[in-house]
Amino acid sequence: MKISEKNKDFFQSVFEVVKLIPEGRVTSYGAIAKCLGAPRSSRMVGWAMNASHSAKEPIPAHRVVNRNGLLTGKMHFSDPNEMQTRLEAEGHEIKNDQIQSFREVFWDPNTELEL
DNA sequence: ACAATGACTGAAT
DNA sequence: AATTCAGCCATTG
Repeated sequence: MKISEKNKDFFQSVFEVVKLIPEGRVTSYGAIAKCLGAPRSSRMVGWAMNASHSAKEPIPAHRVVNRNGLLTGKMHFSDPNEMQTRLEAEGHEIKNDQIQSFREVFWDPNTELEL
């Protein structure tokens, strides 16, 4: 699959935001999408994460979960278990593929980054 | 070009 | 409070 130049920029923006996520913090697709000015394109953010594998730079996609704190995209990683393991390594508590105290570790680029 | 899919979200039941 | 439905937007068949 090929990515148009136009969308590549969108992907790049997503990657930058994701890379800006502080360690021990997580965010949601919608938050990122909103930060990019496309609050309705949360799905595209997730799609961008899928493309993160093609990115030359390491994208901490494991810090990006849905607004429920659920690791919906863990299966898209090289090793699904790796996502949870990595999150736990950063001090998160995962239960049933869901981040406990998600609200405490949530990092909103719009607020924290104060765009 | 049309229809279907998806790492989502918000509203309705 | 939990489950279901519909809307969104880009990619793919």
